[in-house]
Amino acid sequence: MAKNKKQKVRRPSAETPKGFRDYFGAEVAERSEMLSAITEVYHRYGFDALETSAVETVEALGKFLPDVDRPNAGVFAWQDEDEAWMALRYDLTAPLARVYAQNQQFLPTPYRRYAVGPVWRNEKPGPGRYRQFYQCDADTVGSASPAADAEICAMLCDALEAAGIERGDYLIRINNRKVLNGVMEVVGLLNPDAPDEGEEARGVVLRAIDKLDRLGPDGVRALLGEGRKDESGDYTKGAGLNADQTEIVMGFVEAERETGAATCGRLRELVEASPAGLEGVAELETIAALLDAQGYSGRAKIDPSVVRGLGYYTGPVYEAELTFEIIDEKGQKRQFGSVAGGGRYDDLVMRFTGQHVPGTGVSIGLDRLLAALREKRGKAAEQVGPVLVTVMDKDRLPDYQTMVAELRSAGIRAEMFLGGGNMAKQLKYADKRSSPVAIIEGGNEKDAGIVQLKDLALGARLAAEIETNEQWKAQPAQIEVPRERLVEEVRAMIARAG
RNA sequence: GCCGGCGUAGCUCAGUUGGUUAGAGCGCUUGAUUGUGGAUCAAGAGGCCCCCCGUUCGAGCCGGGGCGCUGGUACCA
Repeated sequence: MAKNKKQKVRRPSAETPKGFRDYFGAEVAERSEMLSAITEVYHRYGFDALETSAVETVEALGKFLPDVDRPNAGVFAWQDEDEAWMALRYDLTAPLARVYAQNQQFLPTPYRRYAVGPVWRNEKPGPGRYRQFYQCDADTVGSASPAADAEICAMLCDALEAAGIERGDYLIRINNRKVLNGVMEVVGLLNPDAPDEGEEARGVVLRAIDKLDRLGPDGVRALLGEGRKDESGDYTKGAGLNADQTEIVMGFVEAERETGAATCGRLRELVEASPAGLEGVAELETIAALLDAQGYSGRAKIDPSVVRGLGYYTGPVYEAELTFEIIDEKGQKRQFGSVAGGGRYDDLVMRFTGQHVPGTGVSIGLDRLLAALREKRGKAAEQVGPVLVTVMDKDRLPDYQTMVAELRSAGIRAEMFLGGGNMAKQLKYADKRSSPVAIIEGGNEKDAGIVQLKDLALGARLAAEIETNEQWKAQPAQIEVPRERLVEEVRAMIARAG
């Protein structure tokens, strides 16, 4: 009786793990092209490549210990055999800090390096947000000069243009955390003599400012004061500022003027009471002057609403935003938003060495940038597949493979059919692969010293105009050529199709 | 975390007031065509109807709970 009751095996479901994705041919090529365009710019600016391991010790990554602070928050981590905690890197900056601290004696100071690769974050994925994504970073470690920040901004402009974003389609917005801190002082949220007090409230204020473009001034006001309830019914607690304080912060956020100089002038008024704030304004002026001198003034501007999360930034911060509109899946116009960001962090290496080492750098989110470009220029041109040499006589594989070899050494992408099946099946395969040409050499052709070249691209075009099977069979998209002229004729046919 | 929507074939989805053996399109396999891609036609393979409990003579459908996916929001080094 066990016979007729088929034993059901639970089959594994073939799916990409949640938050991850697979990249197929064209996407892989597209990304690696973009990567090399960007790194070429980084290299030209004098930055050295650095490739570090994907795995770091949790200790080196710092702060985000699993099970301790927040279980399962952020990093993919596991315990090694010796019980040491390991984790996949969540960005490229923390590994840089580790490498710099570790190799300080061998590395030049300032050390300029770029790094590219995937990073992993163990958090809830959203639309367009994955748990593995590619970053492309450049940092200067060991220089406190605003010139280092200005250089990064200029380089970011060049990198975006090399990646295919046209001038005018992006904008670098620059701010300075010192100015923000100056405002905090003025509002009374920061006491320079006790910098640790009120950190939480300042965090709430920073996050509120960061949401200006999405929520608008009124939403930010609500978050600075009592709090805000959004459409989904979720309530976000505010910073609890009073009306006067709120207006001071909003005055800062909206301090942007026609020119950089005017904006700096306005900021100077706002943070007059704070020496740190004034220092920040002076840095912004220096950066603006340096960018101007290099001819970047139209592509970068000072914008007091830039915050860059909270995190470790201590000085200038910058963000690259795309300014063109795209039509999303719902048919609505929207801005694409930020594709890169960075800033100055002065304390990253201190964790390792106890020394104060300033650094500044930028990170480009490659996946977002790729998505933006795809939206902008529409669907990528269809990829052309390899020339297919069909197999007519199973015992003449060497003949077919010789043709393939000839084509390949002439630089033409080609392959012999390796599956099983008749001619119809082989041509279907060629069709699916977008092969431009199929080559047929049966016994008759062999004896006559010729081969058939089938122009698949032309045939596909003709198919659109054809009604009946007879017409289809009669279509002229196939020619006979002498065997010894194979390479030339295939090349010519591909050229006609393109 | 919080709020909402949805779970039926590989994919996109139908499925009547609860009623026999659960359907379609696409995709896949085979054939009409033993040497020619499209279109057409025919046949075939492929289902824990998310899971558990309950109601019922009877549940894909009704009730409760769970899980998963998804949209928004929060967090994001």
